[in-house]
Amino acid sequence: MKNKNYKILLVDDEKDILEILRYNLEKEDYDVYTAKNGLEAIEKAKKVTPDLIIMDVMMPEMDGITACAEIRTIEELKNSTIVFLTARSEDYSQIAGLEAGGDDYISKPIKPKVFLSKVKSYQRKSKSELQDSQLLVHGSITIDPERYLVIIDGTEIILPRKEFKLLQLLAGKPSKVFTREEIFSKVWGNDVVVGDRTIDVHIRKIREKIGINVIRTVKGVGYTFEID
Amino acid sequence: MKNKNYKILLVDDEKDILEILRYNLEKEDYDVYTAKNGLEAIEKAKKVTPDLIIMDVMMPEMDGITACAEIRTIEELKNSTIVFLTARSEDYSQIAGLEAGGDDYISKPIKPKVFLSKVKSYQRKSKSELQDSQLLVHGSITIDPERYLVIIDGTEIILPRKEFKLLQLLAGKPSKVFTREEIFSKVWGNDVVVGDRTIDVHIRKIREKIGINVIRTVKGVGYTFEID
DNA sequence: ATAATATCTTAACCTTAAGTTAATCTACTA
DNA sequence: TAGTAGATTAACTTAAGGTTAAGATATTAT
Repeated sequence: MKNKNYKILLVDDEKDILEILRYNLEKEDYDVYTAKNGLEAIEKAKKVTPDLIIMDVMMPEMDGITACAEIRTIEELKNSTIVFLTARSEDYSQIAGLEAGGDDYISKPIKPKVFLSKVKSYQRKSKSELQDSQLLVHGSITIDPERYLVIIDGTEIILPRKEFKLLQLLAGKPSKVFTREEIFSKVWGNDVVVGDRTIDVHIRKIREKIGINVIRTVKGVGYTFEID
Repeated sequence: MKNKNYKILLVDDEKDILEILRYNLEKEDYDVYTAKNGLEAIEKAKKVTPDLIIMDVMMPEMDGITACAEIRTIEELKNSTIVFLTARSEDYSQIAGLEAGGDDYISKPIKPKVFLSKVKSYQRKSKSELQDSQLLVHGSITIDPERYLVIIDGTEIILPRKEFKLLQLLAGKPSKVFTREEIFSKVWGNDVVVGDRTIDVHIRKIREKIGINVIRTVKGVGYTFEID
């Protein structure tokens, strides 16, 4: 159950490899899909929007690198992790793979334990998006991402994740007006669909908690961080 | 198996050297990545966050020293060890390299045995940095790594290994919020696959044993050590 | 070795904070 | 002054951790 809903697309022309990887992944309850060349991979990727694509470099029809570059142009797949399978020291492929937008590569021969631990680490990595850990100080308000705290005149305020990220986003560029669009994509991510009112509610909670008036509403446009 | 997941990035424009080093390292089960100039090295380093970067000084496109300086500005790579390969008594390079943020240099020609023992020592060093034997005192709680003891108001408490390391990690930087990612990699190491609940259980055991409330949960983010 | 013990991990279930939505209200804007 | 966008509130849903106990693994002692 634990890894259900983490979708993995395996792409390789060798049926044996596909099967052994599938076996190992399904044992860990991952959602596994397969394709046997680059073209099929693109097709399937569009359908299932996998979180992780593990793809051989050398394949008939369309090689992994071309497929990877293609996949990277698809909006819904921007956040997918793409990993290449390469024969040991297939040096050039590795480089080309990373250049085409791959995130890592795994060298054959594949050892199940190592393979699974890598998959696990990709899974965790994608969750913990790169967050800016820059300390922001504006007048009497300090935002400390490392400690996940907002400090106002020495008083430490704890904000929940979304509220914190939202405030951090706005405070990252004071006076810039962030549209709802921008806020959604930066705080919620492109793949999540939530109603418009959700942002308002979060803004309200932030205002309530930090007391001072630092978020200004720009009607019809969005919100902006301003220290009076 | 032993050295799996200690990631080493080799950077050299000579394919032969790359191959011989790779061969030796892979024999010892290290995770080896390669690049053939500074630009490529930066690219790859960003993707795979190697623990150790071994880089030639003289390379086309971008030399090792420039690349090193560049890498040192990247947050995720602050903890990577960077080592230069230099032609014997290429005196100036050595100095420049260390100034640019390199940690050591290895002179060519390379002898496999010497090379491997150096790598091994870098590996130990980076580990021991995290396994600080520094006595930590915060309010009424004292953490004594030397004796593997936690002392609270004079009462000595013995914690098992994982619990101790976890507490030590958090207490090493009070108030900093450690993500699950960080905790896994620092306490369990990247080569182990354990479920998310494992951390919770260890946190619970610690809280239970030390009684006082020093670990705060930051939902959706991680845990932090705080003395009220 | 083998048994005894301690530690670690997992699975299942529980709890609660965080996030979302919907309904209603208010204030701007045209 | 009607229409629209946002504010507010409370109810609802969900995801993230907490808890417990049982089952694996390691470790230590015999």
